[in-house]
Amino acid sequence: MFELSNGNIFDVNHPPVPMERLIAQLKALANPKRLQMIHLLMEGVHCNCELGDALEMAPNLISHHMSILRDLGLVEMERDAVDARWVYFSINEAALTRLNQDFSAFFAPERIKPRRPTCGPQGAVVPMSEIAVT
Amino acid sequence: MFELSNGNIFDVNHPPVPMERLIAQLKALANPKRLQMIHLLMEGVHCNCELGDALEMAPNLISHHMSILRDLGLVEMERDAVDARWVYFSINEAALTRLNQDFSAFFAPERIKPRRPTCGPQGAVVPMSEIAVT
DNA sequence: TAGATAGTTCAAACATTTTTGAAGTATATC
DNA sequence: GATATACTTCAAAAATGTTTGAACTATCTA
Repeated sequence: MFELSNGNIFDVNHPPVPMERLIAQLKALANPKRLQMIHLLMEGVHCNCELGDALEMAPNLISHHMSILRDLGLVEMERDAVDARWVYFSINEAALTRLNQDFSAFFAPERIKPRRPTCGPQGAVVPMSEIAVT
Repeated sequence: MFELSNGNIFDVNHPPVPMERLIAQLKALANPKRLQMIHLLMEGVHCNCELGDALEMAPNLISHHMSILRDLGLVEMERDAVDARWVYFSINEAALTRLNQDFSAFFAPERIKPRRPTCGPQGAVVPMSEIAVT
């Protein structure tokens, strides 16, 4: 166990964040359309049709991508109180904050440990750039 | 144009980070095996065979995933100076830092703007939880 | 109550990624 | 010089993800 400069506890063999949750989050984000949707929702609440207009996508596709982001908890859905056919999508700030925490806990540069090749001839290592190009 | 509480400049319609770069990074990270590889490299330098042993993967698969992370700039490769058949992989700290910057610039909770449904009957909005379940 | 509206669900088509297995490269050892 | 080692490259198979198009639900309006 180690204590990092940022105060996090770090255990060798165990990542600082549950892998499953991080993977689920990254997979949901690793899509251009969903990233654009998130960008739009950061700007303010949008209904299905607004997102579809902005991104030139059919309403069923919007629904599909929103359900992926909703499963993640990152997006929330509300119905219009006057006309319940309309739904409004928005970002869940708490989920977004946790996403940022998970990401930076795993990818924190402070976690990088000094070189330690435990395999091979253990010889001195020379950067690729110093090797002649054939 | 806006200035956010964190000092970043933010322009409506334009994300705070190039979308292509962010997508490329997220796609490369959204894979359980590559995430585990990154985790191992955070712990220290590893050669191809060490990664293969740890993750129970064939060497050609390690090569393949490493090339994806190398294309991203996130992983660097060196050859052993004594026996050049061995290669060592490590994390590029500068790239990791930029990754963190890109991520938090895009997903910063401060970017969330107040609700503004520009579509639909503009009626009062009621949370899903208050709607009777059928 | 009939028709329109806003959105969701489903299954199949399509596209992209990942894995597999074989062949190839470069270096080192016998 | 022949063989072994450490790794890479390639092409095809398998697995996943995305889009399409049609059918469906719920709500509102005339």
